[in-house]
Amino acid sequence: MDKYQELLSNVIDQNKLPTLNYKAGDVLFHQGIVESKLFWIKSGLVKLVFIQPDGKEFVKAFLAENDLSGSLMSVVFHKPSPYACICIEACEVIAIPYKKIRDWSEKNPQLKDVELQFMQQLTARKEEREYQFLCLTPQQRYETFKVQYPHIFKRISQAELALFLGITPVALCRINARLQALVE
Amino acid sequence: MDKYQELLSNVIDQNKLPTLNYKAGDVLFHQGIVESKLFWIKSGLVKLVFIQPDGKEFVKAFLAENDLSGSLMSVVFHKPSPYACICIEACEVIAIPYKKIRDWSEKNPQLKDVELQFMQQLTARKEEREYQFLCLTPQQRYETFKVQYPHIFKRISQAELALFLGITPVALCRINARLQALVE
DNA sequence: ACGGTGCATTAACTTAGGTTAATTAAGGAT
DNA sequence: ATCCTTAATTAACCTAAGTTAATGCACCGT
Repeated sequence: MDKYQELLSNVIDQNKLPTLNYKAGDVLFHQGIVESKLFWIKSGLVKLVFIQPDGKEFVKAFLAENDLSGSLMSVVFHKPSPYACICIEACEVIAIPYKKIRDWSEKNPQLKDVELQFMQQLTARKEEREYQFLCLTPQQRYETFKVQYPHIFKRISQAELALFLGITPVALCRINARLQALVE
Repeated sequence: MDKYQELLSNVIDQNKLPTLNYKAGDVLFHQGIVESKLFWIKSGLVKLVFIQPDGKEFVKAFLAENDLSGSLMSVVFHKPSPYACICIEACEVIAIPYKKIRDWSEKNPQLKDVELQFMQQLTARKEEREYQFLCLTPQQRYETFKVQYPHIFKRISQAELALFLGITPVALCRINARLQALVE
């Protein structure tokens, strides 16, 4: 359990926050709504999705056990979240108002470093994704994902993965076929 | 002048940091090297670039007056920077060791909030870029850039912009031709 | 005026992803 | 066992980007 998880545990204990249960398909928070709570995933798997006016869906991220879900835009800047958070599997989740974390952080100034550190890690992950979109082909992104996140790879549909990689499910299927052809 | 710029000004005064002069083509920091200084651009324009082993170049960002350049990976995690910083125009720059900022922040705990805030803004910009790569076509990204950053658009070559958008200069030229055809 | 140099443009051809729709495969429910 | 649903695959066709190379254009220096 790292420093940030410790901080969250304290906030949860202090405020007696309950564990919530969701089932696959449930929505943790909606797109277009200001949601200033953070969601600590205790178990299960969720996706963050952009849904376009024309119905097209894009997957921003997959989050699983011990990940922290939420919308930076909402939580920090009080703007509507540009994406929704939807359960792929049944989930146990603890909802934490961001204000509680800020309050706790005021009373324990040394924890501001932990908050900063958390934000830095988040930024590092975004840097990686930015790099992949800019410099790698969809096929390379696919192969990288498979080796980097095998535990998530096993739990999502090919279609969901395609929408995360920025291509259509049909295109991902063709990539698979190409890779298969190389083996033979 | 916002809070973060104030913080930086204090660090600069305290340490009597000089203004450095670079000309177009000069390198502020190299790819593959640990560079734990931040570079405050007083005037001019720089680009952050990934250069691949095969010689292909990709532009991660353009930074201009009052922007802060540097590599998160290097500055925070002491890893080699995955990208270089190269001047597009002659620049006046102040180099600030990140350690100085941390020290200053220790002595002025209220400034940790400013640091956190800065990181949040940085993350917000990355979110926007992630969204654009995931959900927009190259043409849409081009049109968005033109209206969102006209002051930078005017100062870069079409080739550099193409490598920022994730396409080749030839492709961007064709997009222009398509847009032009629509007008007529 | 002349000959670079660097960009932007255009063309021809290749490759890969988008779109739509039909087909197959695999589970789940009754 | 049968039906229903969903996901994955395949095909056909269209569109756009990658690649390479030739051409055009404008600015610069001498």
